[in-house]
Amino acid sequence: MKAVELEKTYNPAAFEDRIYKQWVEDGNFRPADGNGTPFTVVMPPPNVTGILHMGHALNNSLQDIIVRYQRMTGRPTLWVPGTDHAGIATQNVVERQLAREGLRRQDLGREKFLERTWQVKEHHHSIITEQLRKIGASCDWEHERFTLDEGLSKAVREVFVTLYERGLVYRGMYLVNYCPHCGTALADDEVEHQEDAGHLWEVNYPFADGSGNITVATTRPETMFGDVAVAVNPDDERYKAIVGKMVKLPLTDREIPIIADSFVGIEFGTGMVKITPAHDPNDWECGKRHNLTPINILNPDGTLNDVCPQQFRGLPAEEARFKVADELKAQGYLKGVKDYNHEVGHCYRCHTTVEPYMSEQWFVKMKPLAEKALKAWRDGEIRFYPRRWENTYSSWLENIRDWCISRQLWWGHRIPVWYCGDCGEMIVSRTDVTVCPKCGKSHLHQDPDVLDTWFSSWLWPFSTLGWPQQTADLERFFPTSTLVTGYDIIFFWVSRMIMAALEFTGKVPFHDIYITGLVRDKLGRKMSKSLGNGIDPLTVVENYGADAMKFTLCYLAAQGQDVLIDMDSFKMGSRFANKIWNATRFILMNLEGRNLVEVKPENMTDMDKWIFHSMNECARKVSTSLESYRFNDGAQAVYDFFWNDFCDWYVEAAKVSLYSDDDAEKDRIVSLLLQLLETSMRIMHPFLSFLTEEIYSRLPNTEGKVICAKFPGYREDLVFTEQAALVGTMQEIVRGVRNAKVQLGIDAARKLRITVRPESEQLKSFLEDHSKLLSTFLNAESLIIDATASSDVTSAFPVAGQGYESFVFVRDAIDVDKEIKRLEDELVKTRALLAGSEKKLSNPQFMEHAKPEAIEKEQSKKAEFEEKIQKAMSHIETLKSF
RNA sequence: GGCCGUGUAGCUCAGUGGGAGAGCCCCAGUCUUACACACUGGUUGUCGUAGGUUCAAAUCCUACCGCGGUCACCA
Repeated sequence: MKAVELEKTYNPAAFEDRIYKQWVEDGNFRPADGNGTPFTVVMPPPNVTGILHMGHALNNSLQDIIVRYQRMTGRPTLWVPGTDHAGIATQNVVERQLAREGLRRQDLGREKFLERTWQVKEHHHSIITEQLRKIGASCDWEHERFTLDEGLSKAVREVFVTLYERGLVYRGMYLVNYCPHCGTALADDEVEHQEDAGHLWEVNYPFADGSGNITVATTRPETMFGDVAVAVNPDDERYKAIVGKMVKLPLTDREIPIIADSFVGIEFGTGMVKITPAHDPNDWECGKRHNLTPINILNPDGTLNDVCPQQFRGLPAEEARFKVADELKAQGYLKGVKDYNHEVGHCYRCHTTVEPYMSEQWFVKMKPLAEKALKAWRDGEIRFYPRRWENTYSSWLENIRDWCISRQLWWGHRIPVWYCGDCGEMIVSRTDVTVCPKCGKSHLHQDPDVLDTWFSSWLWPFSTLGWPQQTADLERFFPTSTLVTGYDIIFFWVSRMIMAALEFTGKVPFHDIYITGLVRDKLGRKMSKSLGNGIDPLTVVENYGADAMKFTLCYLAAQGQDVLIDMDSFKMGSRFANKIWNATRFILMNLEGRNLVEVKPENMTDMDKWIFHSMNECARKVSTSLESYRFNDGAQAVYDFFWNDFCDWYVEAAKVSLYSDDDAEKDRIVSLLLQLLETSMRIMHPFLSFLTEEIYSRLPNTEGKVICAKFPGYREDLVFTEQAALVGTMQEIVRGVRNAKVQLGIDAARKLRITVRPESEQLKSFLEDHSKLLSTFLNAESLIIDATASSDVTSAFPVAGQGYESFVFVRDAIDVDKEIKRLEDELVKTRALLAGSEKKLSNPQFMEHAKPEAIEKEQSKKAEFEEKIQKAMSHIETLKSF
């Protein structure tokens, strides 16, 4: 056979791009034909606001691993990629760009602004897709979608109109969360509460009849111009008498009533609350209960409007706060002020303080949708990994609130509602409307607002497959199989997808939900731009290769755990990839002049059987790990098998054959090595995709690509438990001798005479069969296997183990005193263990309750300790006689 | 404040009822004709604290402490 050499060093950059291109050209990411149960994953669409970070790399690496694994089991597999238009976020990016040019979006106008936003989208989209290619994502690009593309826009309109028809979408004037910076309403979930340092001002409101005053406490004095009442608790004895009286609102001419409402805490502050329905959610509810008309005091940009006194108009709320306080003080209304920390809502996109703001918005009535989603979960149709996220899911759904879906933005799905300028008719329509169906006139204007981004992404699992049309894809690939995503969007996205799918397709959108951890730095901090602790996935790929990145992330992705990494973490995967490369290189180097032969089980040594057994177990572990989303277990299984078993023992053992003069044996071992290598590549392909593909193409015993190859199933005929145990014992013997030599301070290179005394016939014949191998591993000058060898051989150092004893002839090269000391230390330890064991066995409770196996084990342990003590004592004697 | 998670070797973490593990780090030795991104051997632990259940607890239960997350309208 011709030798096919591998380049001397593992250099992923030399082949990763080429291989990816080839996969795409050959259509390897397309779902296979055939009628196996399809496996489908939809990629959580990254926002087109930026480029992929480490979190995306983790997420997509894990998806890639299960997708490749499932593809190799023969299921038609589809991984749908795509991107999200990310309304607020993308619009913010473009507005920031404009600001640098001294422009506002209004200067461009809606159309020009959108053109520009599309350019930004295209730019980021091309970077993102390039990144996904670089990391090796085996998604089907022919199925790529964008949340704002034509098909998905149709789906959005269909859903909006249908929900409207079902009475689940409504419009109304409500107090919503409003971000003055983004200029739009936000959903409740889009508000992040964080504690801010503020003040609690105590303000005197005089009675209208001049009979003194009351004191209210507030964190926001500037909203007083919107006050419509002052509330006290009806059970508050202090204030019972004044309920119904009028007070004069300072700095204004208005008078407002004192009302009683049980939401007021008697203990807090002064027990009196100013009621400002237009600017506080509690007050809004309170105002409704008491039929009070809200007074809005803010402009949409967060500045005080014309309702307020002249001097405060146009000031931002926060600035006005202190000005109002100053004025109150100047006029003698301010009783006191305290520092006070309290929770304040912030925009999740720009972190500006959110204002409760009264405006007309569109909402989705969520309760009916949530009930279906809860039922599907209770019926076991969906399952979270790890399970605990199900609590998060269910408690959110149980306490769900209506969803504000209109956004005062330009970038997004325009709300499909038109208003007639002549007759005032409102038309909700799946298609564009140009003529009013009521009055026949054409003075129509479409609602200027767009829909919340999540209103398109909640349809992702079915809209990407063609819904609302009943396409072949939808028929075949929906419901999808698994969703892989982060816990930060369980509410935003996961729950809503389940609700939408149930409402519109009657099915759950996916069955398994794997929730990944967050990627953090080694100090446990989130990676962020502001901290500058982020790691760019592309830099990792450049430094270590995509396989090293994927393998490392997988190895660290324990279910339910965050992944803490720094750049050096990826050395782990890199070293492993390098090891695989070099092992392959070694095997390929030994092909020159060899013939491949078929090695039947009867021609296999116990060593051969052991490695096949181990590989078989490895394949099984990978299968069970990946099917239960225990990614780290899978990665560890291939790492341990390939490095510890295959390289460290089997390939080392094979050298005995390779360096012999026996051509038949050489052919045999090379054939086995290639066979093992071929199967290993298939087992490892999901984790190290580029490397295994490259190696697969170089092996003389392969056809086609590993990406399309069959994942090795578990084979009963490769179970060799006895052989595995024998090899295990041999490894122990070897380690024992090596260890003894080091402890005795003997140079590893020094060859010594060694005798091994096996205690069973089976072990004896195994060792005899592998005596040359054992001798090599032991680096022995000579090796004798003798079942009758005795422990009192003068000048031999004994090493005992389960079922055997080794004697190392060390007299010439040891420090006797040091060794005696070591043995005596060991004696102390062993005696302690024996004492523990004896205590257990003499405990009647233990003897009565413990499982028979446990007792048996304890007894054999005790015997072992006793034997060990005997031996140690006799060794000490032996050494003392030297 | 509620709920959830977490606390195991110097670091990052596996392990979840029967003799404490991996990788990195560290120490000693080895450039042994695939790999120094390697090989060989070694050190390191009141398994957060205190109780409890059990013949047996890192593992199950309770409380507490630390850290993290998440939800919550207290002006």
